[in-house]
Parts: sequence; structure tokens; C-alpha cells
Amino acid sequence: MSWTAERVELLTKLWADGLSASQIAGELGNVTRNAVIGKVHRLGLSGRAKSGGGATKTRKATAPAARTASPIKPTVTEAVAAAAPSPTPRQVQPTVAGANALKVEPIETIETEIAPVPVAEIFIPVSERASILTLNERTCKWPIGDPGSEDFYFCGRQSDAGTPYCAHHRSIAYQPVSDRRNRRAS
DNA sequence: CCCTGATTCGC
DNA sequence: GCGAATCAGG
Repeated sequence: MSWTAERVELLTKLWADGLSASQIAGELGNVTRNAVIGKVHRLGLSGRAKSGGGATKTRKATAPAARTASPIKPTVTEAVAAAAPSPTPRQVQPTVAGANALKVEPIETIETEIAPVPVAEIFIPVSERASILTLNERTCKWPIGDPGSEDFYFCGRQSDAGTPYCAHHRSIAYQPVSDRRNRRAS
């Protein structure tokens, strides 16, 4: 597979959208994340604009050592993860909020047993939502938006292996309904 | 361990 | 130009 104009275009777009190299690779197909990164560099669009600045990138100008004599491993066990569309979890527990603007009132003394679900924390680029179809075992499957709707998508960020959600969504997903800790001696 | 991007260099 | 191997951080 070569870098056709279309593919380069898509690459550029997705990269600008903030997708990770591996995600882009999955989106393009037939390429590894390394290929994507390599291309990105060749295109000269490496450093991505970070809102807010403070992008203290890791400047590594160290000598690359002699990789010439490095022991090359014959077989790479990792095959290309085809990322089969895993079945959508039916027992979706998190509250599905509309769009992405659900504001939770700053209640100071929450008496509610049910944990307030602040769903309006992140903004996921449209292009990334599409790539969410590439959900693997370790991507956050927190649903956002109205299921079945065009707006619906999954969080898709990193989640530890085994857990269905990213750190953030995990915290709100598993909040005990009965948090009666502060009921005692209050 | 998983991930991320960065870099080098044989092809 | 391409991208695997490697590195270095999170």
C-alpha cells in the first residue's frame, strides 16, 4: 500500500484531529502505526497543536547507540489486530446523557444516594468517534449521546485491560449507589 | 503490561 | 520515500 493523495489527506486530517498514530493506522488500514508516524514526520506535521501550550515535548537528542549489532528477533508474535467490532454491551449502566453538555449543579452537600454523573467532560473529535468502531479490549466503552442516534459514540480512550472504561468513566461508573460514609458522625 | 510519539537507517 | 526496529516517556 502506498501513500496516495487520499490517504495522505486522511492521515493529515486525522492527525490534526488529534487521533493517535495507531488509531489512524487502523483507520487507514494496511499500515502500522510506525508507518503513520514515519509519514507524519516526513510530511513535517509532527508536533501537534496543544491547546494551552505547555507542550514540553521530550527532547531526545541522545545518540542512538549502535543498533547495528542488536539481536534481531525472528518472529513477532503480534499479528495485526483486526479489531473486530465487539458486541455492544447491553447492560449499559452509565447514564447516557444527551450530546455532551450536561451540566451538573454544584450541589455541595449531596444527599442523593445516586451519584451525579458529570458526563460533560470531554470533547471527542468526530473523526475519532468514527474510529471508535475500532474499539478493542482496552478502549473505553462508555457510551455518549443517544444510542441509535447519529450523535452516539463511545469514549474510546484508554482503559486498562479488563476494564471497560477509561479511568475517568470508571470512576463515575462504579460509584457506589449507597455512599453512606459521611452519614456517620457528620 | 498497555500505550504514546520520536528517531534512525537499511531498504 | 518508506517503515521496522528501537527508544523513551506516560
